[in-house]
Amino acid sequence: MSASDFHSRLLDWFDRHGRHDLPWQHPRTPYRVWISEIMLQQTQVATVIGYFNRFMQRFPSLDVLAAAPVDEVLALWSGLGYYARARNLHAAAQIMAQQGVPETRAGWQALPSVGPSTAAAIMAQAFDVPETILDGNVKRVLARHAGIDRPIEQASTIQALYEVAKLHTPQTRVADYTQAIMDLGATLCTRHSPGCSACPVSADCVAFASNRVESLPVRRRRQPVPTRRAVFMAIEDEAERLMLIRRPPTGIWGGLWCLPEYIPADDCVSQEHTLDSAVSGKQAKDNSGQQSMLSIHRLKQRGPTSPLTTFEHRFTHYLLDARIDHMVVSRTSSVEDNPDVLWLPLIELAARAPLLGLPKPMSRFLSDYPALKSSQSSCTP
DNA sequence: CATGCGTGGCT
DNA sequence: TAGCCAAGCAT
Repeated sequence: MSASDFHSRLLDWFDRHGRHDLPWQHPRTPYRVWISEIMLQQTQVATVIGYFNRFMQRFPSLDVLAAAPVDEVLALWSGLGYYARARNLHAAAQIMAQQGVPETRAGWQALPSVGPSTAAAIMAQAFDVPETILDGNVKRVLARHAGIDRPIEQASTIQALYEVAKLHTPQTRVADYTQAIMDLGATLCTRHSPGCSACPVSADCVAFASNRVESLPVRRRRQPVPTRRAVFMAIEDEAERLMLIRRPPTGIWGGLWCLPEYIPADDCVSQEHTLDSAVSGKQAKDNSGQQSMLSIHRLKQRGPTSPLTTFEHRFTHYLLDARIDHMVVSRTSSVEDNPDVLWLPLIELAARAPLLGLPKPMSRFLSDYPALKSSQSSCTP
């Protein structure tokens, strides 16, 4: 059994057992492959499918996407995470609408949020040219098959895996081969309980022969995640409108609508007590969101607030332990007519929330808010 | 080279 | 359940 028929066995398996009904495969155009690859970064297929179909319904072509407001893109991305992808996707659409769609790997990689892996995947999938991908699936498959047991995060390990991946990449049927090796990783060569008995390349798999399938690939241990605490304010005016602010374009939940975060104005604010490390320990920047927070501080000093609810939210890199306080105010000029401030009438909440770019905890809160408010008022003497 | 960046599903 | 993981990229 030679290394050269790795791709033949894989393609035979793909024809019979691979996934041939993913929405971005029909039709497999550069635009659709590009959108799918961006959505699939660090995100599983099952999660992406619904987002992809809704996205295509609203933005069926590059020109439609390029002409749309970025807020609509963020609204359709809500809940998918890594929101810089959505803003970069929109920016890249506008670049391509002007300059045309790239037809080389380097051309794709010049676009924002398109890195080496995504550029190679687009070239292979959409253009069927020999480019070698090395995503999480391929790393796992090849680390096992080649018996590579150094930590998979190391640059030297990734280089070794890339060399192996390049040797296996065929000159024909590259699109199918690329889908095949990802399908093998996603459906058979899984992290837990892999289906080696059905695997087309188990015969020369080093990990299988040495009984190390479950222990490969090797990863470095992660540091335990820290906890951060934050206080958000549910601020309502006398006309029953709820205040939302647009977060700054960088940092956590960048560009999304969010309840204003209460940040104590004194200078002993630790990072542990803010949502976004980019804000902590610094003076409020000259940005509307921060300006509103300063106003909120004054409002909070004046007006009575009451705790409304708490929530926990687990990110990859920290645990957010948050409280939401409630406050009713008279509208002040300092928060009027600001494009990054939105006063959302509660009567329109259900209709308009789906049209806003909202992070998951805020989306959940807006759904719960009417019930939370009524239960709070019924408990207040 | 390390860190920041979301969320859901798995064991 | 508390971590671990999933079609990475930007800085």
